[in-house]
Amino acid sequence: MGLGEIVNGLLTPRERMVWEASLARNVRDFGKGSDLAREGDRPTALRVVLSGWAQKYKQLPNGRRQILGLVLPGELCDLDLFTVGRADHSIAAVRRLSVAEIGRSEAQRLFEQCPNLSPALCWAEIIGAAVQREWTINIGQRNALERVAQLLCEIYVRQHGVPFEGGGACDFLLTQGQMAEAMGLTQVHVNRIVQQLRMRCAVELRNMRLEIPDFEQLAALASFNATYLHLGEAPALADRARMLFAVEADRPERPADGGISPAL
Amino acid sequence: MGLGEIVNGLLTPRERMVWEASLARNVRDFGKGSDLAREGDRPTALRVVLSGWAQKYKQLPNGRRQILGLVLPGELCDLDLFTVGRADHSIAAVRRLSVAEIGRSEAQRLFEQCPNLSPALCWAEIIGAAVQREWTINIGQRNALERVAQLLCEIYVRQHGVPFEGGGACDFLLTQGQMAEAMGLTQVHVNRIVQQLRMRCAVELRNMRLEIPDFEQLAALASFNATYLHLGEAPALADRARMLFAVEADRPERPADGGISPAL
DNA sequence: CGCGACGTTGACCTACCTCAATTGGCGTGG
DNA sequence: CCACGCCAATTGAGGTAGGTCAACGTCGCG
Repeated sequence: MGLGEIVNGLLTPRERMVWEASLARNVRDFGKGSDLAREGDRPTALRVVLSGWAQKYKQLPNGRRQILGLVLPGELCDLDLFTVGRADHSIAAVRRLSVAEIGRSEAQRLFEQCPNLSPALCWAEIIGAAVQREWTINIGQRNALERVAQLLCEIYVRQHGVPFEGGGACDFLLTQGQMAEAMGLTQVHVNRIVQQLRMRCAVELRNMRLEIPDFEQLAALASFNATYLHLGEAPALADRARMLFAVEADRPERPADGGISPAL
Repeated sequence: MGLGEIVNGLLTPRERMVWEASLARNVRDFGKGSDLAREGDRPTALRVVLSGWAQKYKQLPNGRRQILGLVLPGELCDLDLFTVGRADHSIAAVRRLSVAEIGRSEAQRLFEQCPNLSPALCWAEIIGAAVQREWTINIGQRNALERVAQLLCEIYVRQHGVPFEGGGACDFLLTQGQMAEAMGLTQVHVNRIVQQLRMRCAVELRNMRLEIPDFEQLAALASFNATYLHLGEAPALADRARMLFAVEADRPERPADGGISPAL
């Protein structure tokens, strides 16, 4: 299973209903490239991506832009965009995007109704920080081929988890230009790298789809190690997060995994 | 005032006493370069740097290493190193270092005794994430001169805040080699950049001290913008963080700033 | 059919890397 | 007080990964 569905897994069935009902009540759509929030804004809403991808980014005075991270369906667009006084980065739709925007007062109510919600969101933040670290090392220390391969691995795993064997396919909504902005490269150079990966039969990438015939091979090219995504640690992690919160009673009855949409 | 002292400012005087007593009871020293925690470890303690600097880092299979961030005196060494099942990065002493290590059970007790502690630590995490983002953009989009200048600005501001006018001096414990590992550059190249900065009279850097004659000038070279550090937002931010926690009553009586060590 | 967005290509360039040697400061032991 | 060794800073020469610029191709869409 991907990263997105896991937050749900940390809620009791009842909490999950409340949460999902709230999401459904607050849907909002954005066109490609339009901003959900801009650097310097006073943040007002908790946002969850429902479909499409969002990109966190930051602009330098010289016009260059760095994509800081991606928000895939089911994932939270930064808790801090909600917590902080002024947003320190922007967030925009990669392509057509639909999100749930939960205002401050409704969020407050949700937190009270769903004691497991705070820890779950906190978990999401912690994973977000881990991913951010991995991007830093990726850009800082890997060459272009490794960077791109790493990005593809991460995107795949965040959607479907690590494939047991062989490979698989998943959505991939970035243009090569956006990949370049994410990895600190040029569009031109990304293009050449992608071709190289194609020639090596490591990936097929077109029509917003990513196919990975042999995940192990690609992971090896990237020195990809999925542990930073902390897959499967969600329950333990949320338990610990709960320690930070008052929440001690009323733990979820470890909801059966049956309800969660299966991988691939 | 720097980033470090602020956590204290979020606690009531009583909480602060309890917290600082606990820190004082759990001091531990490390020699230059020795690891406080290694990637893959099962984390067991909450760590706060008391004196010296710590570096978060990650090693690639090919031997290259990226410094992901620095922990300055008074700052927390990653809440997630405490929360997560397995650490996804290592942390080591930059030079001689002394930290407080608070075990899980004592931490639990502290959280109960000090309701403002969780939000304060949560605040620290959020700032940490913002800093991580800034490093990503720094490495991804800036050239070597800007990167180094940005690092110097950040280090200064995290210790003393933005100087009102002119400049100032602060500790700077990194070697040029470590600066290189932090910024995704080479030791040799960092050296050349530092010389360039010296020639431009933008900084003086030696003997573990950093002198900035004209902060504005250096900031301009780096396109440095301190807002990502969210200085001065701590109280507001912690208020919001409190919303995530049960804590509603028992807010600190906005402790007077008098108790906090003054800047510079 | 024409336009816009994306991908692709080629020629050339440069910021930064690599390797390797040298210098200087400092602590330690004699 | 000096000699040695270590570590960090410095310098030089030469190499390359990736950037820049400028076309051109291609596909989908109004």
